[in-house]
Amino acid sequence: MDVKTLCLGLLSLNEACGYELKRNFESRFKHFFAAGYGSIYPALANLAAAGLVNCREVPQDGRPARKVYEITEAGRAHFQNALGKTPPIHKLRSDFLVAMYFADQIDENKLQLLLDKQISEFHGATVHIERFAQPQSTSISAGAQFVAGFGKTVAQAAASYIEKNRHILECRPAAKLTENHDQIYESTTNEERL
Amino acid sequence: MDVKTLCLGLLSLNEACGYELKRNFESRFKHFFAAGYGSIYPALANLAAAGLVNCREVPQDGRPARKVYEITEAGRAHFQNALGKTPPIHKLRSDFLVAMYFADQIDENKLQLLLDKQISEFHGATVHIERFAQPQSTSISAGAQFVAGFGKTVAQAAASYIEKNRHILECRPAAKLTENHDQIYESTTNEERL
DNA sequence: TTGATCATGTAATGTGTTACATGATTCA
DNA sequence: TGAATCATGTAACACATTACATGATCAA
Repeated sequence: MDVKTLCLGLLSLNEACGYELKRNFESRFKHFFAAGYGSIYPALANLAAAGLVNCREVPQDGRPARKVYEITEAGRAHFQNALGKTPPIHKLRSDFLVAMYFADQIDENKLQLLLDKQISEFHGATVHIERFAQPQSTSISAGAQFVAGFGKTVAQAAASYIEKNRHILECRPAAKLTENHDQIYESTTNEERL
Repeated sequence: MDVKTLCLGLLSLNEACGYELKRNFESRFKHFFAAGYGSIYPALANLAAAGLVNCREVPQDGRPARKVYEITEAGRAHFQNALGKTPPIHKLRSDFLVAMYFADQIDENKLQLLLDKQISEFHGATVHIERFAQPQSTSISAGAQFVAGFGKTVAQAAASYIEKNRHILECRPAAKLTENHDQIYESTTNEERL
């Protein structure tokens, strides 16, 4: 699934201009699909060229004209087809977990900062999701509700896990950092001890 | 954090050849950092050219010689520096959640298949992590333990969430699919109803 | 007067994915 | 006989990130 397809999906719900789509990515998809102008605008041009959306310009004063994109029937069919075909990849890439894996090579203060920061980011994500998916606000779709709940649940589980288990990393056995090479070498020659 | 840096990190724990690194990515990092040969081999060549690792060839019969890479002191310093600097980005990209967001445009049987598949993938991930991070096996590092626990916790939370909330998506209000265009258009002209 | 919001986009760069290419050995 | 494992890599392609470029309005 690429940005192009997701733009088409958003346009299947409502016509919009690039700027609005960007805001939707930031509010509704922030926790599981990122996209910037650099991929959204080319995607829209591409969709228009393929006849999957129509574009109509709405002049404004003081600003560039809005280019409002509306999905075509071909676009709608294309999107539903793409939804059915795509293998549902769910992929995490986490520099945070990489850093934690190598926690014993990180300075102790730095490590605590990283942990604190990550916890507050998960809390922030929870708050963000709550703000954009309040059930009482303008009748939210079932899909949006499900996805928001998923994001909240996972973020809370993650934050809670870190809070409860950070001690594993923090009480370390006489940490050896860059200064003392000999001991590091000796302690890592062991096979299969990754 | 790129594949190059992570390779360097693995080599900071043990010397290894590209093939072994790939296996490590698949076993230990599978749930939060993917990499294939197409990025690992070039990364190793790059690291060697930069003097961050040394390479020694070990001939074998019947197979190409193993190229065993060993980290240098410069490499070790470089890695610890990278660990300290990198902002700890934790990023999810999920086609599965995209599909769920648009669940009402998916055929009902297909939807259930997707949900079932995703649940079993989370279960599979849990099993996978357990296999590679048994505390009783060869003294696992604190970092590895923490990361494995994180992966397990999150995967279980995710699977459990889907099981408990799939009904939100499945009991749908008289689903309209591609066949009936008029009604779809009428029901989505509403502003802000993403 | 500073920064945020609205609104468009391009260009260079970086990075990863996928498919291809080779080939012996071992296990079922 | 066929598939998996070990072991190396390259090349084409797709894709996204980042920085750049422009510029008016409005609220603090």
